[in-house]
Amino acid sequence: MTLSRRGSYAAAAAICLARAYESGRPKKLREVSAEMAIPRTFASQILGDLVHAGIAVSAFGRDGGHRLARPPEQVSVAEVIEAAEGPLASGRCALRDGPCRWQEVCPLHETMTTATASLREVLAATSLAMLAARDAAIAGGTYPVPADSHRQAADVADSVQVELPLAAIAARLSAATAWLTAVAQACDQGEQQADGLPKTVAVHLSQAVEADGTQQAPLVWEAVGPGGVYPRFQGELQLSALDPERSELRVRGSYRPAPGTHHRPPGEAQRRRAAHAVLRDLLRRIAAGLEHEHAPAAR
Amino acid sequence: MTLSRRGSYAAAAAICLARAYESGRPKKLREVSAEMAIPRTFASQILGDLVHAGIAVSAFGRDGGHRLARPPEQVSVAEVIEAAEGPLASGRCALRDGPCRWQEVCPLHETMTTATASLREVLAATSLAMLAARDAAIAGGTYPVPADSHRQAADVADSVQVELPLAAIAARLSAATAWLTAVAQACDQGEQQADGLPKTVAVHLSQAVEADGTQQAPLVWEAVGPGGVYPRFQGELQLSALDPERSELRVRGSYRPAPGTHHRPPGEAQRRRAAHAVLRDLLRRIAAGLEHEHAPAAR
DNA sequence: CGCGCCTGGAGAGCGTCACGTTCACCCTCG
DNA sequence: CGAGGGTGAACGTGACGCTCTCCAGGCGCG
Ligand code: FES
Ligand code: FES
Repeated sequence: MTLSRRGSYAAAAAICLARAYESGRPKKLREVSAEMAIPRTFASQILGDLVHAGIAVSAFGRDGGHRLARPPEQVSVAEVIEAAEGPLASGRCALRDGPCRWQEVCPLHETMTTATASLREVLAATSLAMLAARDAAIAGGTYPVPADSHRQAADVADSVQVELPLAAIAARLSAATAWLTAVAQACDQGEQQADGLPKTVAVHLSQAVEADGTQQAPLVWEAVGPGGVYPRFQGELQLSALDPERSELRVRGSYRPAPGTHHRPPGEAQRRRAAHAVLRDLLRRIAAGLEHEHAPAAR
Repeated sequence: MTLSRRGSYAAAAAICLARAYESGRPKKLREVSAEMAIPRTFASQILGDLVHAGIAVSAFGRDGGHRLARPPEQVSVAEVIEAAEGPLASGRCALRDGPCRWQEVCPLHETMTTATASLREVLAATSLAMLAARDAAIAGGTYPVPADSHRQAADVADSVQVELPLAAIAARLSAATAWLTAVAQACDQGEQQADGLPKTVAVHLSQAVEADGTQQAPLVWEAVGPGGVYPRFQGELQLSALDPERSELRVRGSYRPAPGTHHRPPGEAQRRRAAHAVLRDLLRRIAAGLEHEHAPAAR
């Protein structure tokens, strides 16, 4: 699920309109374009989409411009994105050609419908007002994550050895987002005995680049919960060969423990120890998973 | 979230391999291509993606072919789709250019991360084994939906008048998936006092086509729950002008009540009555929503 | 032991279409 | 009537879907 340029511009423009809604005056096209870094002529198109969808209204003339048709609390992100990118639930079958007909559904239908519905449920639960509030919080430096990330974050590094040739690991990791997510989620649950907040774990492992024998890829591992974004780890994962049959997996970066486990902010040393423990756990799980998975293939 | 051709082929090929996994023998490229209607040379690329991702293994020679690397129970749909289409969680910022950096997150980040994570959670919860089972059930005619749809479905039609010009309604409906979903969900909750099963509601409203003054669009409204797919309504929504200021909204199609509300399958007359009641509810909610929303804009 | 057949693998190449962008036109009010 | 401002159509580009061609690994047969 990656937003096209059109969709991201629409979101930006909508935020811009939401900010100006209180004033009651329409926002001019060029203002939106300038504030949000959208090409002028393209911005007109984007705002046109919003108008067509009934999200915004436009006016000609000297005091013309665009304005939200409803208060920002009543406009969901899903609406905005759909206005620009077309319906999220396309109604087209994912497996065959043509529309979904329930007389002859494909095996993917149930999963796909649930997946898209669950996607748009999240998007529909966020209003433009929340977005604008977050935007203001970020600008003012009071958004939860960046404020805490300096205070509580701890730089850590750790490594683990894997009894597999480098090529096998690299191949596995290059398309292992699904599996990494599961591993990270397991770590997450192991760590937070104290807080039972429901969280959604997401892992981004970018494409690896090779530098003198060492594969290196940026890794972001984060959890999102009701209280906001809790970034957990950002850094890089390095992979190098020890000998033809063994490799070393090294992780280095910044880790921030989950809030809620300690009532008082722990001391520096304690944080480092906690961060190290979780990171070690993550690495060991990855190594175990790799070796376990390749065992049957190597028989 | 619409699957590209590459992704749908990958899913089809994976199902095909899953079917053949029990036999223990590799499936030849041409067999996969023929059974799943994938162009031969392109199928090679698709299967290559699966091999690279560690989902399948390939063998040369007389008894060569492709085979799943793991039992189908351990392969998730998310893996398959990501193998073909690249990571679902791109790690790129939805609002600006470049990757997501937590030092300076955009206001959309939290929502987007949750949305993509929630999407892939659903996709990761479905295994190839389930897909293959569903495929077999569909082929054998024992898949829940098609089997029941003939027995319990009731053809119904209803209409409602809206105090708005046709153009206004058409414009609103053309990009109203988000809002329609909410309306349908409200109907759903109103109906099922008896069963508290968690369901995900999805509404597909396709593009309207005009035929002598009447806009007409296929409409599918369905709910997905733990027991499988429960299609609820499939038919079409018609929109015609009564006079310049009033329009008629007409729905006609086939409706199937939610299972669980009645312990015994109700009689034909009773089903028709129930279907009619729900449909009327849906139409009235739509009309109310339309008039309410356009009231402030028309002041 | 080596040749030939049967299998998949890799890359270049090409047509198509949607997306991003730009331009010229039209509307409203002072 | 002209300056400000929004609207729609036209255009170029790049990514995707697909095909073609040549290459490489395994197995059996002579
Ligand atoms: S029938 Fe295939 S996705 Fe709906
Ligand atoms: S920072 Fe914008 S989506 Fe992550």
